[in-house]
Amino acid sequence: MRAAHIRRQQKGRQMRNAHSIRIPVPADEPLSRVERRKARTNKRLLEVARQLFSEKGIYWAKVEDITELADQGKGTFYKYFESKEALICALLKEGLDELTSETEQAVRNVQPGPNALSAAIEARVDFFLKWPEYLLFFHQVRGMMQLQVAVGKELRAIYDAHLRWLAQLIKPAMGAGQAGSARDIATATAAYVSGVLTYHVLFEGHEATRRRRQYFIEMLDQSLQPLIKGGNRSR
Amino acid sequence: MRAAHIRRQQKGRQMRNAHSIRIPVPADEPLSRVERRKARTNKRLLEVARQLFSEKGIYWAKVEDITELADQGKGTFYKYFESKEALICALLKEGLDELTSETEQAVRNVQPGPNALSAAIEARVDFFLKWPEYLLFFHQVRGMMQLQVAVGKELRAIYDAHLRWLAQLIKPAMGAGQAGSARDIATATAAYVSGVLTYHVLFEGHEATRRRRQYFIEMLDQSLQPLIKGGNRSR
Amino acid sequence: MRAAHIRRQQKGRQMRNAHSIRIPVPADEPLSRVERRKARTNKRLLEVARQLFSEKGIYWAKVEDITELADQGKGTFYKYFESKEALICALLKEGLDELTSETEQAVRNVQPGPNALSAAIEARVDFFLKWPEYLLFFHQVRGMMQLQVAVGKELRAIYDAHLRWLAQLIKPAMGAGQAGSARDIATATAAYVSGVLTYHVLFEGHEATRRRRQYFIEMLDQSLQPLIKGGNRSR
Amino acid sequence: MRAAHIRRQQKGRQMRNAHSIRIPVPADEPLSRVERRKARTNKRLLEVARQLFSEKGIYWAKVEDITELADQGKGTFYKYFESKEALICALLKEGLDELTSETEQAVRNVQPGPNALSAAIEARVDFFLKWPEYLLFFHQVRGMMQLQVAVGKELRAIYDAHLRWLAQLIKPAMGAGQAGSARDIATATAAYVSGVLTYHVLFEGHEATRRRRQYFIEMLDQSLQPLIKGGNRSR
DNA sequence: TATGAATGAGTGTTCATTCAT
DNA sequence: AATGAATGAACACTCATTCAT
Repeated sequence: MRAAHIRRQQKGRQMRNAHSIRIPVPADEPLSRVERRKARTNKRLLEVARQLFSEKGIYWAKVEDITELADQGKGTFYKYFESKEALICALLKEGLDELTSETEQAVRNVQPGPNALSAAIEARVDFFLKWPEYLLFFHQVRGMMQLQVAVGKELRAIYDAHLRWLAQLIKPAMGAGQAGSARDIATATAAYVSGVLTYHVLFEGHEATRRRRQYFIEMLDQSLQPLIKGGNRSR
Repeated sequence: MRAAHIRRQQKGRQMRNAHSIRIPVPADEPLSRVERRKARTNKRLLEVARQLFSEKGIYWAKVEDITELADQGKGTFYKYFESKEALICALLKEGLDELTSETEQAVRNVQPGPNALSAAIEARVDFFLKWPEYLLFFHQVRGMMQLQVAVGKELRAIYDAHLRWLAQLIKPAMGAGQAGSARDIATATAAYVSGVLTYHVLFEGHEATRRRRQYFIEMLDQSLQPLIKGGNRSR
Repeated sequence: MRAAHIRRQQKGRQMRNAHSIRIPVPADEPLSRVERRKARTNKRLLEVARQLFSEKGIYWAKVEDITELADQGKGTFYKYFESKEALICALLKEGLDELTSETEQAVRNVQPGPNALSAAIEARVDFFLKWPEYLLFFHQVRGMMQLQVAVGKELRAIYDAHLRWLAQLIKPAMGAGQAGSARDIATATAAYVSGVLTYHVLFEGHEATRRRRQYFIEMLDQSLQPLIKGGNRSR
Repeated sequence: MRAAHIRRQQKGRQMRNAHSIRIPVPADEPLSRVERRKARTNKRLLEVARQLFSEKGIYWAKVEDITELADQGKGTFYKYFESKEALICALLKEGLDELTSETEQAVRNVQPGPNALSAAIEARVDFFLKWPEYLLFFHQVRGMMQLQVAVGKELRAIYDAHLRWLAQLIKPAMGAGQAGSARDIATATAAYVSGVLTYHVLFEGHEATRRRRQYFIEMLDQSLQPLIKGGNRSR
C-alpha cells in the first residue's frame, strides 16, 4: 500500500540557497547556522558512507549502519539522499571530483608531454593511497555499471565523463602515430592504476602498499609511457 | 549472501561427494549412470550461474533464478552447493582452472623468455574474449575478497593460488635486476588484462572489444614487457 | 539496492495443474495432498484477510497481521499473492463472484420482470448480512478505485464487470420508456443496498441490522421498483 | 494515521485557540490582524486538505503535501490541528455544516411535506456537484468510522449528529403509518445520494454526472418519496 | 532422492510528529 | 510565532535456506 511504489522524483531537495532571501545580499554571504549544520550533516553522511562502503562493500553496508555511525536518525538519511543508490552516485561524483582536481593541480606544474602523464599517474596513485576507501568503492561501482540496476546508467555516465576528461588531459602528451586513441590511453591509465593498487592493497594491505608508493608510480609509468609513444606497433 | 546470514547450523557439513558411496571403486572406473547424471547437474548449475552472474551480477542473481533456468528444484541446488557463496567459490575455481590450463597450453609452445609473457597475455585476453561472462564475475569476486565476510578469505586464497602460479610461469621470463618480483609482475598482468578488458566491454560492448583483440594484446604487451626487463630506473 | 525496485511480473505463480504430468489423466483427478494443502493455505489467507480487512480496514490491517492470524510465515504470503494490493484484488473478485452466483441462483427461481429485481435485491441484502465482512471491504475498495494507486484501474475493471452483469440481469425486468438505462438501475441497486446496509451496520451494529432484514428488503424494493417502471418522469 | 501511532504523549493538549489571549475582549469585537491571519491560515489548510484528500485520498495525501501546497511550514500545521486525524474531523465538520446550511436554506422556501424532502434531495445533490471534493472524502471517512481507531468514534459522532438533524428535517414530511422511522429515511437519503453520485462520478466522471443533475434528482426522488408515504406493504 | 512450499530475519523506505532555532 | 530538520517506529517485501513429503 504505502503510497505504494510511486517513486517520486527528488523534489526540491536542494539546499535553500542564499539568494532566496528578499534583501539583496552578496553572493558569498556566510551560511546561516542551520545551513552550516545541514552541510555538515550531508558531509558527515558521505564520509561515513565512504568508510563503511570500503569496509563492508556497498551491498553489505546498510543504510542503518551508515546513519547509526553518523549518529543520525534513519529518516534523516532520506532527507539528504533520495535512496541508497543516490548516495552511491553522490559519493562517486565526489570521489571523481576530488581525483580530478588533485590531478589537475599536479599536472598544472609540469610541461605538457610525457611528464604530464607521469604527473597524472603520480597524482592518481597518491589519490588512492590517500583515500584507500575509494579503491573498493570505485571497484564495486564499476561492477554495478554493467547491470540493469536503475542507477547503472547514471553511474556509467558519471564515470564516462571522468574518462573523457582524462583523455583530454592526456591528449597533448601523445606522440603522433600511436595506435590507440587518447581515450584508450585514459582507459588504460584508469584501469592499470586502480587495478594494480586494488590487488596490492588486497594481498599486502594498505600500509605495505603505501610504503611501495614510489615503486608503483615507476611501474605504472613504465607501463603507460610506451602507449603514448607512436610507431611501435610491432612486437 | 545476506550479510549476517550466519545461521548456518549445518556448518561444516561436507558436500556429499560422489565418492561417498559405500562400495569402494577404482578411481578410474567409468562413472555409473547416476554419477554421470550428478556430474551433469553440477556442471549445468555452474554454467547457468556463470551466465546469470554475468547478466545480473552475483548479488542480483538469485538462487531461484539459477535453479529455475537450470530446471532444477531449489532443494537440489543445496545438494550440490552448501550455499550461494560456495557456488561462487566453485565457479571462481572453475574459471581460474580453465584460465590456467589455457594459458599453460599457450605457453608450452613458445620459448621461455619474453615470448612466454606475450603468450600468457594473449591467452589471458583470449580467455576473457571467449568467456566474457567471467569478466564481470571475476570483477565482482575481487570486490568480495576484500570484505570481512567469511567467504572473502576463501576467495582470496583461491585467487592467491592463481597469482602464485602465474608468478611461477613468469619468473623464467624475467631479466636480472628488474625492480619488481615475479609476483608483482603476475599481479600487474592480471590487473591490467582484466582491468582493460572490463572497461572496454563496459563502455564499448563485447563485440567491439573482441574486434580489437589484436590491439589489446599489443597494448598489454607494450605495457608489461618493460616490467620484466631489468636495469630500469632506480630503486 | 534490493534488486531494487524492479517489480517483477507475477512469474509462473499458477498452481501446477494436473495436466502437466506425463501420463494422461482424467481432468478431474483428485488433487494431490500437496495441492490440497496449497489450496487450503490460499483459502485461509483470503479468509483471514477478509476478516481483518473488515475489522481494521484494508489500510490498517498489515500483511503481518494476516499471516500471523493465518499462522503462516510472512514469506508464505508472497508465494500466494504478489502484493497486498494483489490480495485486495483477489478478495474483491472472490466476493463479487460469490455475490454474483448467489444472486443468479435466487433470480433463477422467479419469473423475469419486477420479481426478478426483488429477488436480486433480496439476494444482495442476504449476501451482505451473511458476509458482513464484505461491507466495509467493498466500501473501502470503491474508495481506492478513484485513486492513482496502481491497482485502482484493475479494481475498477473488476467492479465494472460486475455492474455490467447486474445490468444484464435487470434489463428484462425494465418497462419501456423508463428514464434511466439498465446500467443506471444496476448502479442504483448496488449503491442503495451497500449504502443503506453500511450505514445501519455502522450505527446499529450487525445483529440489529440482521434482525431488520425484511424491512430493508422491502424498503429497497420500494426505492428501486419505481426506477424500472417507465413513463413517470414528472414529479 | 499510522495505525498504532498512539505515541501521542501530548494527548489531551488543547489546541491553543485564538481566544486564549490574556486581555479579555468582547466576543463581537472585530478580529485583530493577527487573528484574521490565523483564521485565513486555518481556512487555507482546510481548503488544501479538501483538494488533496479528494485527489489522493485521505491516506495517500501526506501532511507534507498539504503544508507544501498551502505554502506553510510543517510545524505550522500542528499549531492549527493536533494531528492529521484532527484535520479530518475538522474537515468533516466543515463539510457537514456547509451541507446542512445549504439544505436548510433550500427547505426554508418550500411547504413542509413531500416537497421538503424533494428540496432536501436537490440541495444534497447540488452540494456534491458543487463540491465534488467531498464525495470521496465523505466516502473514505465513512470507511474510517467503522474502525476501532479512536478517531472512528469521533467521526461517527459527528456524522450521527448530522443524520439526527436530517431526520428532524424529514419528520414533518412523513405520512402516518410509514414503515420506517424518520431516522431510517434520513439514513436512506444520505446513503442513496452519496452512493449514487459516488458511483457515477467514479465510472462516468464529474462532468458527465453534473450534466445529468436533473436525472439524478428525479431518480432519487422516485426512490425516496415512497419511503415517506404511509400504508405500504406489510410489517 | 529430488522437490518446492514454507520460513522469518533483514532491508530500504515512509511519514506523522517533535522541537530547537 | 513560524519553521523545517530531525526522528524512528512501522511497514511492504525479499530471498537464502530448511525440511516434510
